[in-house]
Amino acid sequence: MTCNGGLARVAKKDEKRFITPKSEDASQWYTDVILQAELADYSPVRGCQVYRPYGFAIWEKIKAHLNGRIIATGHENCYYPLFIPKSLLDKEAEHVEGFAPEVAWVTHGGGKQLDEPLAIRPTSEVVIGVMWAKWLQSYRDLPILHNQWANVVRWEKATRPFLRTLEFLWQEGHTAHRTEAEARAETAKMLEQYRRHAGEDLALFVIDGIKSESEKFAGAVETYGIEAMMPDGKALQSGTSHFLGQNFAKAYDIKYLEEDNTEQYVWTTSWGVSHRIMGGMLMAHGDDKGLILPPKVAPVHVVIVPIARDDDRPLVLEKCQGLARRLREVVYDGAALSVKVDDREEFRPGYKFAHWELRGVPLRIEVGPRDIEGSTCIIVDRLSGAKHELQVDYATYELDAESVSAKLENLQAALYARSREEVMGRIHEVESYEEFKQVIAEGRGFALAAWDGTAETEQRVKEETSATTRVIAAEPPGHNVKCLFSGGPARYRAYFAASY
RNA sequence: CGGGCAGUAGCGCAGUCAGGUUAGCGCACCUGCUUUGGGAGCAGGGGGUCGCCAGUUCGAAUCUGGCCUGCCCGACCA
Repeated sequence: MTCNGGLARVAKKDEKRFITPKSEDASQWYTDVILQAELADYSPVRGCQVYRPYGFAIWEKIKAHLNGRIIATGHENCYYPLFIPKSLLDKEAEHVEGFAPEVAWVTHGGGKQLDEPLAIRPTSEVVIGVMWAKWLQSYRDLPILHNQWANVVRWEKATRPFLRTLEFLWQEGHTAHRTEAEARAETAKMLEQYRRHAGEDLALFVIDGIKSESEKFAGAVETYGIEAMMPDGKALQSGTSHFLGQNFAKAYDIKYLEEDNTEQYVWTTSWGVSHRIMGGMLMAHGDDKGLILPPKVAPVHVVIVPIARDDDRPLVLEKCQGLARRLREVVYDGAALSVKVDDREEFRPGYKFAHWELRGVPLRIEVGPRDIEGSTCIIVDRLSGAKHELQVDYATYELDAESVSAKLENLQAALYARSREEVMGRIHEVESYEEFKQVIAEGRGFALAAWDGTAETEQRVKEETSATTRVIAAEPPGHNVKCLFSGGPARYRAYFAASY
């Protein structure tokens, strides 16, 4: 083997160890990063995924933030069962029709065929409604404000980790109210919580609004949603909030006695965010090196990489551990900073840098003999990659802790600002169908278009361009504005996009 | 669910067209030594019922059929 041949081979082998650059192929990048950062893996069953510890840790951080918002808005957590008897599922016609193709059934148990098949919940309106009908008596029992964290199953045809899986983890809120106005207010309130969760916790700028008739939840009167925008120009429905009217109340007999001694049906809502939003967050923020996690949902905030030869090793490790202990006293986002010292002996520093960059850890600190000598360390943020010096007194571990938490806050803010800019830049107000087609075909993102609001137009646009309405803009079109597609009077301005 | 591509060690691949000794290579892994501020080097070593099931054949990773799984595109989809 010649020297040159050897070098060429090294370069080639190294390529294999890196993930596909996001700039080159965002779709392949997504798959690579999820597997290689050990977030998740495929299971023996098609379309199902295993959450590995690091991936699950991210999900648990997301859950903690969203759960906090749900509890703070007055809801109580509980848990309803996985199975729904077929006869109960069948009661709300539109609901069952909407879900029929994707329901998984249990037909056998205890070694025998069951008298009645059990659906594995695709969502829990039914089983929850049945229980409420049993419990609810008086207007004094209202409102009911329940939430559960659960797994659900929908037999999807095409699956991708996090974005669409047969079994997925989510949160589903279900509420019952005395009045229509109160239920509508609840629907709006939770949509707003979702928007803020996406923006403030996940640093994802989303657009929100009401869904078209054809895009709404089966069984709902109205569905509202938040939509994120992915780097390939496809929209990702990241959370939905449904005003269910009295549809489920009537189908499942959810009634109570009013003040005036009359029996009344309740008004219900439901709203959900699934692990899909985690997939969206990963895809939106990452770069060619791997993930970039918003600090608020990063399982590790700071990784400390010791740089040492054999002689220096004990001293350097001791100083790293001391620094880690000090940093763990720093409060960030209401809790102790999560700090990891990568003291593995078998890897060199460069390998560790790449390892933690792939995993999206927001801050890295490097400590070597030179730093200890000079009472300093190197601190690097994952977004800019810029190296800065931070003063440390290695006798007392005195340091400017504020500047560390400030770096995390800045990173969180910078990610959101970047997301906002990215999404805003991908909203194209189009004036003609030609322009509309271009925006969609070129994967440029949302086309905001005047639309007559009919299902026929929507269907035709979908067939011709593959774009669907994502949400309807709050601001209506001006007077005499024509529908881009039919030429008739425009009723709405809608965000259209290809979607996941 | 349709069209295309793929499945050989943990990962990436060669070998398959033209069936024939112990199925190779790189990375990763284990041991030792030397290294350590951007993915270390050398030496030694372990690991594979060639996706699964049938069939053809004296003989199948290789040929035939079926199935499963993944990826891309479409359809479907809260």
